[in-house]
Amino acid sequence: MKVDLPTAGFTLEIERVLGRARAGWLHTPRGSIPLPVFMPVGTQGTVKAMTPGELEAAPLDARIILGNTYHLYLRPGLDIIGGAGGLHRFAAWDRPILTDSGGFQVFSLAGINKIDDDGVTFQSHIDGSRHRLTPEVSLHIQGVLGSDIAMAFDQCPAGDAPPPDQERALRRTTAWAARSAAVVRPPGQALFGIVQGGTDLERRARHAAEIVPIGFDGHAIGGLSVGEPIPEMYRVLDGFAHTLPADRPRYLMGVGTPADLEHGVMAGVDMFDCVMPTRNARNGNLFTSQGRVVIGNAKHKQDYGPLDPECPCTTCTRHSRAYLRHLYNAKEILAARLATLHNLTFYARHMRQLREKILQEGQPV
RNA sequence: GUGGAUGUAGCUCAAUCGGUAGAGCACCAGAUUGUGGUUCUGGGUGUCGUGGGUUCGAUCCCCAUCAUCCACC
Repeated sequence: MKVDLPTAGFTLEIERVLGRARAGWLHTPRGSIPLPVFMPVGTQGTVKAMTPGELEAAPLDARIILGNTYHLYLRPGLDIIGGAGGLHRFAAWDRPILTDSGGFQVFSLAGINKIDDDGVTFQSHIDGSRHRLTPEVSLHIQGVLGSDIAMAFDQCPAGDAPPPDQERALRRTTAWAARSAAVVRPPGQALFGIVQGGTDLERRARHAAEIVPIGFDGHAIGGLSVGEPIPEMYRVLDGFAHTLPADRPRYLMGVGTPADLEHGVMAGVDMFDCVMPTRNARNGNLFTSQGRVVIGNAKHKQDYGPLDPECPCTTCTRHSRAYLRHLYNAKEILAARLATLHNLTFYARHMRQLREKILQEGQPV
């Protein structure tokens, strides 16, 4: 199956399916992205600790990274990035970029914020200055950033919010989605809509029925992994992900652990992003074929073997656990770099393996 | 050599008017899900310098001793 998406230059190609799992490509003007894919998070115009060259190099070979509207708008600001000619040029990254709308950060990071039907007024977590974000402003910012995939401005309610608040967030997110879609975008920028609804499948279905007709290039599942029990998240994925249109990419926002990704893929999700591999790397928590490794643990003090004997990344082929532990305990910058390179490579390989499994065992579409 | 002070956790220091001791950091272990290089959660790891004495009981009181620091000769 190969279908052109509404935005010119974007094509979704699904080669094979295994149950609900899909393997294929998302073709964009800046390059093709194998699906399913994990997208490293580069909130502030950088995947922390990595150079663009390191992200591109095999075996990591990141095909798309994230940037964040909220952070980049507050710092360094649109004049700086716009003056550079957009985020790709500013950050020296030529491959695709997906930008989050800033909605999540406003609710999770910003200070006092007043939400009304038009948008959100919030205070910067950096200097306390007041700003206002609306669907139009968010899309304008994402337009100046020049991302390849922009996200609709949404409201992500707290997982434990009472039903009336959930419903109001759904209504706002629907209205904001339509307003986001109405903003004229730069050529070559796709737009994804976001479905909310918490862990209530009925609410999810109802909201999807409002979001899908707007005509987005892809659909995101928002509002998961925000504190709900993992089984709850899996229940929603199993009952909802596959109901999103098959001819559009499906993106699960902010998830997750390697096991979560596998579950998501099997439920029909194509794209993921999460801070976990990069943040955990900086905190000495590494993912390996033998499970998690807390590199600072005393038991690695004299372990001169590789972090993960099955991993082809430089960290594993060239360095020992003992050395990595030393770097981590000494708070050396290289510790964050080597750990991040490894965790991202682990995630990339994890997704590649899932993709291979679907391609080999699945049915053609 | 004389006088004085201080010796308590790996470090810096508390406390106990006599009932076997805590804090910060460090250390050990776990967490981190649309990123504030964070943060959070749990763990005390101790011959209270050493040896005696008094006492039902001493880290605390007494004696000796060792170490370190300060002042004086």
